Amino acid sequence: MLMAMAFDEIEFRHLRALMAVAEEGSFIGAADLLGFSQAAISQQIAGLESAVGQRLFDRPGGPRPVTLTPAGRLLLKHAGAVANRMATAEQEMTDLASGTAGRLTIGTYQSVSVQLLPALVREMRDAAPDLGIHLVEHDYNNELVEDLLAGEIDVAFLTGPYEDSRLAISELGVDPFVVVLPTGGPLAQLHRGKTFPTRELLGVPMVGQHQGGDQSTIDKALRTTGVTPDDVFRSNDNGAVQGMVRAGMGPAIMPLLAVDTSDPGIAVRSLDPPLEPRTILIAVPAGTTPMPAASRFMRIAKTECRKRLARAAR
Amino acid sequence: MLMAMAFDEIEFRHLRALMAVAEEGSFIGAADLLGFSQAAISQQIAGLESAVGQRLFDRPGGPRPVTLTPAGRLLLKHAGAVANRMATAEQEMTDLASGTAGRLTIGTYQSVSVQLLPALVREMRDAAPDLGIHLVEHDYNNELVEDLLAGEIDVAFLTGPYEDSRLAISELGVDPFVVVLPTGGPLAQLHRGKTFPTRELLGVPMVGQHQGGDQSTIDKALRTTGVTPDDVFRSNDNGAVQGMVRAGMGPAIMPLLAVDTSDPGIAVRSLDPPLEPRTILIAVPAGTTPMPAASRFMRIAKTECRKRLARAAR
DNA sequence: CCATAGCCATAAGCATAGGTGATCGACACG
DNA sequence: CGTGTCGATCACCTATGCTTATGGCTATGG
Repeated sequence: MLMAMAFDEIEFRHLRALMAVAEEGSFIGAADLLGFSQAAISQQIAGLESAVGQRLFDRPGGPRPVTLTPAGRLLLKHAGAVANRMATAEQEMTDLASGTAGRLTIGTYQSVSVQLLPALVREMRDAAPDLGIHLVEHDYNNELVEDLLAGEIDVAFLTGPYEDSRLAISELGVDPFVVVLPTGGPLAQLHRGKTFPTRELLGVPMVGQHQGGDQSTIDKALRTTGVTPDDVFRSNDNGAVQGMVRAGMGPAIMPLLAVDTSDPGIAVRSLDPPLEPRTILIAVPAGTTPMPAASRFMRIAKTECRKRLARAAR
Repeated sequence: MLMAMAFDEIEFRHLRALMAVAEEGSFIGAADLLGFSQAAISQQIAGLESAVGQRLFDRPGGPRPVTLTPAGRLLLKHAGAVANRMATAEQEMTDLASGTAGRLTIGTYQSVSVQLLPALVREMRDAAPDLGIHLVEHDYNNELVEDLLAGEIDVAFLTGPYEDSRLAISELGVDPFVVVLPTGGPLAQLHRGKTFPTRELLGVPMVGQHQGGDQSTIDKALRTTGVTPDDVFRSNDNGAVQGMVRAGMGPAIMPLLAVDTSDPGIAVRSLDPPLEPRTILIAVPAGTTPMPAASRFMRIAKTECRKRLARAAR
C-alpha cells in the first residue's frame, strides 16, 4: 500500500525472466537460458518485485535453488497464461499472413456460383487446406457491396460494368450471353454455325429466370436488339432452365458461365449481334488492407480466369 | 517469411499503443491518452508492425481515422485478453498481499480446534471476509509438519515442545492439563479449592480419549507423577468425554483448551503437582516466504493468545 | 574449523533503445 | 486551390537496461 504499486511498468521481459528463473531454480541458469548476464536477471527480478510490491522468490543463499513465494507462484501462473496467449497470437498471425488458416467469406452471385466459383474454391482449398471458406450469395451488386463494406464478406464477385470508389475492383473477364437450344429442335437445325441471329428469337417463347440480377440484364439487352422477351417458363435454378430447354419448351439466354456445356441435350450458340456482355469483377474494400487470404483468392481468380474467360475487348 | 519475424520483441508498451490507437482512431489521440508524443506512438506501432511482419493499421491520410487491418484486429483481440489477464493478476496479487482473499489452509489438532481455533477463525473472517479458510486436522505433529512442508497447508498449530529447523515456529502459550470432575461427585465435594491433588486419581477409573496425540501425552505425564491411568471409557469426541464425566463415569484429564467450561455439570481443577504442560505452537515453513494471509493469521493468533493463554513459565 | 566454491546483490560504466520536437508530405475539405 | 490535420521521418538527447567487476552470504570438503 505504501509502495508505488506500478503494476503497469511490467514488461514481457520481466515475465520471461520470472519464468526462466522459476524453471531453472537459479538466476544464473535463467541468465544463460535467456542469453543474459546474471546481473541482468537479478535486476529484472528486482524490478519486477518492486513493480508488484512483494518478493517473488526466496533466495536461500549458497548452492540451494531459489524458490517461488506464494506471490511468485501466483504471478507465474498468469505469466504462463500470457505467454501462451502470445504464442497462439503468433500462430494465428502467421496463419493469417499466409492466408492458410482462419476464415474467408466470399460474396458471389448466381452465374459465378455455377462453374467458375467451384473451380476457384477447389484451387483455394488445395492452396490453403486449413482455411475455412464461406460463401454468401446475393442477386444484386449493391447487396454484395453493402456486405463487403460492412465487413460481412471479405471479397466479392460483382457484375460489371460497376464503379465504386469505396472498392478496389479488378476485372476478371467477360461472360458473354449465349443462346441455349434443344439439340434436336428446329432452331438448332436451322443454325448449325457458331453464331445465332438474335432476331430469330423475335416472337419465340423462351425459358428464363425469375426477375433477378441476370434476367433483368438479359431482358434489357434483348430489347436493345429489338427483341421483346416472352418467357413461357421461369426458374432460378440453372439446371431446371436447362432441363426445360432440353425438353423443348424453348431457347434460353444465359450467361455462358452458367451453362452446363457438357449436357448433350443442348446446343450453345453465340448471338449475332451479341448482347452487351457483362464483365465479371472481383472486389475488396478500398483503403483497408484486405485479408491475405482474400488477396490470395483474388490472385487465384485472376490467373484462373485468364485461362477460362475471354478478356474484355477494350 | 522474409522478415525477421521477431514476435518476441513485443513488449506490453506496444500492446498498449495498439489498444490506444484502435480505441482513439488516431495516433495523436492515442499519444495524449498514454501521455506520449505522437512520434513515440508512431514508432511504437511501426516497431510492432515490423515485429509481427505485417501492417496493423490502415492510414487513410488526412483527417480520417486510422482503422485496423485484419491482422490488427486479430492482434488486438489477443492484446485485450492479455491486458485482462494482467489486470486480474494485479487484483489477485493485491488480494494476496493484503491477505484478504484467496485461500488459506490451516493445519490444526484436536484440542486447538475446540475453542481457540473457532475464535481465531472468526477474527480472521472479520479481518478478511473474502479469504477462503480451510482446515485440516491431524492427530500428530509429524503429520502436520509433513503437510506443511509439502505445501498442503499454509500454517499449522503444533504441540510443543517441538523443534524442527525446517519450520519457523512461534510459541503461543501453554495449555495446562486439568482434571474435569462431575459437579456433584465426591471428588468435587472433597476438593473445593482451586487445585486438585494428582495422587487422588490413583486407582480411580477415568474417562479418556482413544490413544492419540493428546492421550499419549496425558498417560505419559500421569505415570511420571506415579498414577497409572485406568480408563473406563474412551472417546475422541470432547463433548462425549465431558458428557461421561457429567454422568459420573469418572474424572477426565483434559487440556484446558478442550474443555467447555460453561458446562454447569462439570468442575475444572488444576492439578497439583501439575502434569508437564504442553505448549501450543504455530508454525510455517522456514526459508520460504509464507502467504501473507498466513502471516496475518499468525499475528492474530499471537495477540489473541496473549490474552487467553498463560505464558510459558521459562 | 577454515578454505573454497557457488550464487545473488550491488556499483560503476556504457551502449542503445526509446523518447522529444521540428519538419515534411499526403490527403480531405471549404 | 489554399488550408488544416494527421502520420512518417529525422536529428538529437535522455534514461533505461545491459555488461563487467566486486562483495557478501551459505553450504560443503579437507
